[in-house]
Order: sequence, then C-alpha cells, then structure tokens
Amino acid sequence: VNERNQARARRDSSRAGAQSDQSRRRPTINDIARLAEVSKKTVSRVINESPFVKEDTRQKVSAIMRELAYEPDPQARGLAFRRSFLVGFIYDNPNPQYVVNAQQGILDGLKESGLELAVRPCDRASDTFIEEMRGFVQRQKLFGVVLFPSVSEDEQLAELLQSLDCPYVRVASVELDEPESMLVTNDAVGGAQAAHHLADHGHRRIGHITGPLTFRSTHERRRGFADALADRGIALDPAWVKEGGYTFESGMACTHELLAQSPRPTAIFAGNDEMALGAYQAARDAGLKVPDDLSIVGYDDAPIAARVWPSLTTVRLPIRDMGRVAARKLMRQEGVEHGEADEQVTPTLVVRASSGPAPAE
Amino acid sequence: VNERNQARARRDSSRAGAQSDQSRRRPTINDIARLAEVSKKTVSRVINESPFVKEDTRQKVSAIMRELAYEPDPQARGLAFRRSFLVGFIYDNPNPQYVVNAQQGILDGLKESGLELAVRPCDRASDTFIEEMRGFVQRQKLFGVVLFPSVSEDEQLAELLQSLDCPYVRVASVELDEPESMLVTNDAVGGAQAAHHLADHGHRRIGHITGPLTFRSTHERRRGFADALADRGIALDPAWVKEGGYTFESGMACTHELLAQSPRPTAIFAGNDEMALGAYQAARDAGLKVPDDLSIVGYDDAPIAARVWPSLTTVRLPIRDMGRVAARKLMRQEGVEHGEADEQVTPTLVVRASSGPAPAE
DNA sequence: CTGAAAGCGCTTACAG
DNA sequence: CTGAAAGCGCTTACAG
Repeated sequence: VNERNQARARRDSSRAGAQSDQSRRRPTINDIARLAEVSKKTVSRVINESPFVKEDTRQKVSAIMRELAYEPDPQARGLAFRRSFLVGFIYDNPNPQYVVNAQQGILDGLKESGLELAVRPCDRASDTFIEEMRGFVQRQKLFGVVLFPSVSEDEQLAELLQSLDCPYVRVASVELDEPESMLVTNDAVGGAQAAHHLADHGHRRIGHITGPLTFRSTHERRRGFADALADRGIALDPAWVKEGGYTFESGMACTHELLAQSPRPTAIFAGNDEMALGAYQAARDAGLKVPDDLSIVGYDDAPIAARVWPSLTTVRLPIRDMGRVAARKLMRQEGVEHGEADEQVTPTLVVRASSGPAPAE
Repeated sequence: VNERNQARARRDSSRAGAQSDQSRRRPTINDIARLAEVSKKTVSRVINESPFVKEDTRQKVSAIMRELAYEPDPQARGLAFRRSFLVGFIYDNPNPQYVVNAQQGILDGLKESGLELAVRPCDRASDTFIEEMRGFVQRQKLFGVVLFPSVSEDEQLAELLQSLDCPYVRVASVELDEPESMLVTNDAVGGAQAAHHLADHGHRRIGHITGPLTFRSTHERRRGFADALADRGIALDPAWVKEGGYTFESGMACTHELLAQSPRPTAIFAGNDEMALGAYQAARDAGLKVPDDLSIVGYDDAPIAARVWPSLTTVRLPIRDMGRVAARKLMRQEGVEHGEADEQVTPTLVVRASSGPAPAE
C-alpha cells in the first residue's frame, strides 16, 4: 500500500463537503478537441503556435481554451517533448543578497512563460559536484540553466551542459563562451568609475583590496581600476594592492596592512561591500575617521551599504536586472521569447558618505 | 516548425563528435524489466517500495537498477500519479537573508528525496494573489508547499491549498492549523530572553519597537517580552512601545520618539535587527553612545548583526533549521520520510557588544 | 491545412 | 506475489 495515497485519502475523507471530482477536474486537450470539433493534434498545433493552422480554426480553438481556462499540462508536454519546463538556477555565491536578487531577476524574466525555476546551491570544491549536476540536469530534463558567478566560470560544468545538450546562460565578467550564452557584467567599467571618483577628489595614494584571485571579476575590477587611475596619471602601487576573500574579516585584515605602511593610503577601493565594512572596522581600530582621514569605496551596493554609518559609497551591480536579462537570453536561445535585442547591464557608482576629498598633506 | 527544436538541432549538428543517441539514452523501466526478466509492473513495485514483492525478485531488480544507474523519470511518474515531485516555496518576506536561509534549509530537508524546489515570491496585497497561487499549484500539481511568514499567516491561501488538496507546512509563531502542518517558532521565548538579559543588567526603563501589528510574530515577541519583564517586577509602559515596520527607517523614527521622552529609556528591544540598526542611527543623532548610554537588542541575528559596530546583541532565529524541519514535516505528512519524531526550533540569545549595564542614575 | 496511430515512461485498476 | 491491458495528457512521425 502506498503511504502517500493513504495520506491523501485521509485528507479526502476529512473533506466531506468538497466538490465532486467531476467538477474540479481540469480540462484536457481532449475536452478542447471535442468541443472545438477538431482533432487533438490540431489543438496541439494551436498550443505550440504552429503556422499550419487555418486562422478560423485557430480562433475557434483559442476561444474554447480561453473559455475553459485551459492550460496544457507541463508534465505531459514535457514527457512527450522529452524535456521539462524547469529552468535550473545553480549558484554558489556566498552572499545571500546576491542570490535572492539574481533569483528574483530570473523569475522576472520567466514571468508568464510557463517556465518554473528550480533552485540548486552547489559546491564546486566537492568531489561529487559534476556528478550531482549531471543528475540534476538529466533527471529533470531541464529546459535550461542560468549560472551566476563563481560557478558560471566553471569550464567543467559548461562542458557537461554542452555534452548533455542543456542550454545555458552564464553571467560573468568576461566573455567565456559564445555570446548567445553569455551575459557580461562589465566589471572593468565599475572599477574605472571608482578610480575616477577617487582621483577627482584629489586622492593620489590609493589602496585596493581585491576579491579572491580565483574570481574573474577580481581581475576585471582591478584592471579597470588601475587603467583608469593611470589615465589620471596615478600609478597603482603593487604594495597597495592586497588580496582579500570577499569577507568582512579579510577586508579588515587587508586594511590593517595597508594602514601600517608609511605614507599610508588616503583612500581604499574594496572589491565588495563586505570587505569595505571590514575596512571601516580597521580604520576605527587605527583611530582614523571615515571619510575625513580615509575614503572608502565598495562594490555591489548591498542593502547594508545604505544602512551603515557613514553610509558607503559603492559601485552598484544591477544583479536583479542581470537575472532578468539572463533568463530572457536563455528563452531567446530556445525560441520562446521573441522580444527586443540583447540588453546590456552596466554598473553605476552610488556616491554616499564614506568618500570625500583627500586630506591636506 | 518549432523554433525550440530548430535551436536544439543547431546545437546537435554543431557537436559532431558527440556520442551516439543510443549510448547516451538513459535506461527506462522497460530496460530494467527486460534485463531482470520481470514485468515493468514489478519494477514499478520495487521503485515504490511495495511490500508485495518477493525478496529474491526485489534484490535482482535492485541490482540491475543500480548497475545501470537507473533513475525513474519524475515527469512520467508524475503524469501517472497525477502529481509532481515539485515542492513549492512561496515567500513574501522582504528580508533576503531570511529567504535564502529558509530556502537553504528546505533544500537540506529535501536532499536525496528526489523532490525539487520551485520558488515563488508573491504579494498578498495583489488582487490576483489567490488566482496566481491557484494557477501555480494546479498547473504544476505540486507535491506540497512550504510557507514562511508572513504569507504563512494567510488563511485564504491555506483554505485554497486545502480545497486543492495540496499538502503544506506553515511556519509561524502561533499554532494556526493542525499540528502536522505547522511549525511553531516560539517567538514569545525569544522575547523573554531579551527581557531577562536586559533586566539582569539592571535596566528598568525599557522601550520596545514592535514589528507591524499585522504580523503574528509581533504580538508573540511583545507578549513574551512583557511577561518576562513582569516576572522581574518591571512594567512595560505602553508609552514606551512603538510600532515599527521592520525597516531601518522605522527603527530610527521610533527610537527618536522614545529618546524624546523624559526620563528616556536606557534600553531598547527592537523587533528585528534592521530596526535595531535604525536605533543605532537615532542614538548617534541624539549624541548617545551604545551601549554606555543606551543598550540595544535586536531579533533575527542577521549576518549584519556581527558586522556593525558595536556588534549587535540579538535573538537568533534558526531560520535554516526551520526550513529543514518544515520540509521534513511535509515529507512525513506524505509518507516519504520515515525519520524521527518532530523536531522543535527555539530562538537563542546571542550576546554581543550593543548591550551592557544600565547607566547609573 | 488536418487527423489517426503510436509513443513518451511511468502507474492504476483488474486478474490470477 | 506477479503480469497484461489501459491510461495519465501531451507530441512526433506519417499520411492525406
């Protein structure tokens, strides 16, 4: 005896007043075909927007579908298509804000499409990573997959998806793949904006705390930052570049090192907001006031950036937009989205209270 | 012509070196039946752990399933069962940290079960809320649904799910429903812990910023807080209770009001961490030092609580655990989880630097 | 432009 | 304890 059905039966029997099964049954393709006096194959053609249906017929069938509020069963369609209507969101970003925003954006893009989003955190360091992903994709016959950093940079995973014939879109800071399956985040532009902002405020001794060197974004942000400083005739001293780990603690430690030097930097550009907050802490420990003694600029514009004191100047990554555009790209690849051409996403500087003029010498 | 298949065909033709379709085809129930020399019905019985299979037969079939790494197709199973293996996570909590943790916990609970998680943000205030939820549940024939506050408190939604015969578990601060579909968060206990902590530090004039009165947790936290203060002989003056909105700004505004009174409170218990940070800001505006002049206690233990200065004393809500336990309860309802009895979740106080002894008079 | 037949990979009655 | 038949709600060839 199947326990699941026992449970269900219990519920059934406890709802004596429920409607009859007949009236609650949802309409199927057969109901539509019968009422429209066509074959179910023709109904199927209407569902799938086949051009080989006479306009009259299409109208008639559509009207009845609307009347009965008919929605094709994704499970049955999927079984026949040998493919599901599930989009996978595979992520490994440690920042919850990042994940929720990306997820929200993907859902924005998927809205009204009939596609659902199945979420899947992962650990690239795990021995079973690739096998787990293979299982997920194969078992669910995923419609496609959206990948955000850092798992979007995993070539092994990309190859797996190709071999499984599973469409994907990768969000990353460099063009790792064919353009149709990439969404590039232009991190060098964000780095440049931070550089111009600080240079324009008269800073000359500027430190940089990078993200982990295993992230492509780390190199892009640094490159954009260094190049833009060079444009203003300022060299980014390698001794003033420290590798952090995108964590509060690493931001604090790197800032301690930077402030121990003499002369010390008057401004620090942190690779993300989390590390920028660590820099706040280190500045306090060193008896320095932000921004009077030390200007700090972050990256991401996490919600916390506006809530700390002083509020944080930072480069805003439009993560939710990135999710929406990535989902749309995936849909366009598969021909279910006939919208406008590809959109771009670009970071923008948000100036708040943690950055100001360089202190007088 | 179906565009999706065009896209797929393009990909196919571009991968000339791919394995033959034959070798890549996943095994089906028919393959297993043929190799095990039984009917597919018997294989089905093994898959569904039916007791009506001879041990010998079961062993033989299991061995072949393992050998071919056979996994039953959830789509086909779902179609036959008239039910999917998708669990819905419906949420409307504005706090991303909360959402990610809950989601992570639900996934912990679902691990290895073959159930996938489909996420669905919602807006209870929308006119189409109930119809959207009906569409989601019916179209996907959801296995079940997990609800977190505040949407878990929506009786209309609960009734809808019942009428749709869709199992659910509601996480909430009070027992709104039958125990098997409830996970109670014991918010009154958390409120009491905050009260005892402040009372033990000698505070007598204590303010409280509540969450929105439309949240059940608001009343529970307040009740637990007030009762525990009463135990210590301290009355919670209604004039020192302000209704906030779980936002930074509301925490700031309420604290301004509290500090304008004379005498002013020496401690404030905020209904969540976000509002506690608003209280920090208001204290700074008023020239008060935390915790020397004013002790502040929050609720949630969001990651930011450990990252601000001074670090925030707060009541930790084990959100991830709540997600895991909720998922398990759902599975147990449906008989797919045969684990231990129901677990409880309880809040715990995390003492940090924002609370200390009451200032001398 | 339209349809009858067969099939996607499973399960539910119904027999035995 | 086991199986042959029919069906879940759709789509893919194949005809016409």
